[in-house]
Amino acid sequence: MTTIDKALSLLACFTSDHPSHKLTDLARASGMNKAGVFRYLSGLVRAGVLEQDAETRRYRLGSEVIRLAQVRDSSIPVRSWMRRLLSDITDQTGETCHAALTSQGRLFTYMVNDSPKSLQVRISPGMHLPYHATASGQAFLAFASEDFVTSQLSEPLNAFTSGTVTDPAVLRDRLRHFRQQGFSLSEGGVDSDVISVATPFFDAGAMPAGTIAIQAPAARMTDAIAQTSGALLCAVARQATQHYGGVLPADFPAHHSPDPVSTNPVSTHPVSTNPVSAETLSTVPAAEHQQMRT
Amino acid sequence: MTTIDKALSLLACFTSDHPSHKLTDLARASGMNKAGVFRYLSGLVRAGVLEQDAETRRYRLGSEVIRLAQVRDSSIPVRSWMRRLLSDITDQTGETCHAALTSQGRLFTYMVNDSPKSLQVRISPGMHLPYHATASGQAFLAFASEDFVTSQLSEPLNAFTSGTVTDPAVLRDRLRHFRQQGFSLSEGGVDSDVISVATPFFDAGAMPAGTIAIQAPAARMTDAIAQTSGALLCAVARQATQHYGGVLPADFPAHHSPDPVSTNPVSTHPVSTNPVSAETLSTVPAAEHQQMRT
DNA sequence: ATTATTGTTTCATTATATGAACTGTTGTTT
DNA sequence: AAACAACAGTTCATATAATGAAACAATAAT
Repeated sequence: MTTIDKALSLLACFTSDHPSHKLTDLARASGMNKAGVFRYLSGLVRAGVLEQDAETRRYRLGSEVIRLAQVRDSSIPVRSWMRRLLSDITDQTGETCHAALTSQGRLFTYMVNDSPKSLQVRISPGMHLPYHATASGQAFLAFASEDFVTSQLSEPLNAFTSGTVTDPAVLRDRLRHFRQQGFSLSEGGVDSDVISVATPFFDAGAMPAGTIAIQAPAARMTDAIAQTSGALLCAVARQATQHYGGVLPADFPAHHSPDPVSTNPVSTHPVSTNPVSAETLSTVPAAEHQQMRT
Repeated sequence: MTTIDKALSLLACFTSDHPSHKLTDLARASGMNKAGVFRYLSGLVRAGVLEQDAETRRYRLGSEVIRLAQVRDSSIPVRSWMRRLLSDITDQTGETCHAALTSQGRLFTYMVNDSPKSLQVRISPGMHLPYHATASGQAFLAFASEDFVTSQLSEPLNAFTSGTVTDPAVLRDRLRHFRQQGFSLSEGGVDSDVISVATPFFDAGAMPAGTIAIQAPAARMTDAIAQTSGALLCAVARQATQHYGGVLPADFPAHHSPDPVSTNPVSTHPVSTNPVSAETLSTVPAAEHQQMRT
């Protein structure tokens, strides 16, 4: 493990739940020597990646990370099209939806679009999403590599509610089914009385890069609505993948009109107000930034 | 210079003008050994801070920086209130405005609010703003430390247009005046036919943390409008400073109604639709994160 | 077909990271 | 008020990781 690895591993400790840290705590948490951690932190502060509170001496993320995120978004402008896709979803379903991105093997919420309804599911950006307990996580796993699934399912699987599925075998069954239908469905995995539906979008290596999900109070999410929501998400994920410069896995289900099971309140028709046609897509500047190594 | 410093110094090369880099170029630009740069980049990739394009082998910023920016914004939520302040400014002036933040001694655009008018000044987030040639930069310098001003004015001062002021003595005079009036004014410093007005907001050490600026086509920005815009910006900067958990420098001009020099199209009245009162301010969670070391 | 350029690896040398113990400060307990 | 505890930051001899010139392999240019 190089010095750089050790220094940068500290960044993983900064989460929306714990956005600032004391030196001693970081040393304890990382299992590294206090003097070393101090030197690493000083380096990160010098680079502007961290800042230190002048009176509490606590460390928090610095404004350089804001600049970097801005630069990243100027080369891969996820922000703008994701906003449009999410607002289309909320327009058509009336429910809260969000996008999540993967970083360092973990999934975190990236953007949220709140339902206009008074009873809405609240969620905030930057939060960590456990794979096993969320629709997003399960949608991600359903299309992730076998190795990754195995490593995730061998971690301890916390139960957040009585409805959380913690049996790896049961989860694997579900993942198989989710992959086949193209979207996941999770009832009360983290909060009881919340049902959510999610589907991944893909990078240039046909690996999941993130997810898009709809979350609704259980009372509003009937089976039929869940199905049409899932179909909607598949269509949106298709667009997101295109914008992202990615490719769909071969077995990603084709978008078909949902079964005529009921008169459905979710439009089955054009997902975006600017539907993405083959021509439109080719103009998306998806150049330069393609698949990544791992 | 530690290894961490060398590795992290590479991040400064990633800008919105150059969002991705080849190994060899980075080695040349940084003056460091190619093998070393390679090792640094690998470390940054392992941490998710950078990604490497699978086919072009170029390095670009990774999704971890997005997560980090999100976390930073969850502890210092600049985004939400800044958006409100900027949209208030555009509502009242009809012109494009933007906010810039400082990071590592450089100023970069953070958020832009476009004018609804058809002839508008276009600007994009994440761009570097030279101190000497922009209203934002000059507003920042006007309230920066003497040392910082000296170091900046001893850098080579590029002329972007014939109107760019490149004489340090002249600039110093202007900065004095800008500090006294609370805002800067720059005509055609970067683009001819663009006039902009800017003012800084402050951190807990009463040092400028960023700026807020209005930019308009020269034809629309009369002297009188510039003056009222400046007064408006001072009032907004006051609020921004409060939200940021900062304090104003002692000599920051009090907000007063602009001189009755003309009937002015810019409202002199409440700047925000939710004017910030003393009570409101105390509820802003400006705790924990106060002044930083440098 | 040949040459140039670039990303990546190697390895002996040397500089840098390391960490246990120490210092100084702040805030809390007795 | 004295003693104590918690913590940020520093020191220095030692061990370990960084270093960089050169080699290598793969691709692009001529």
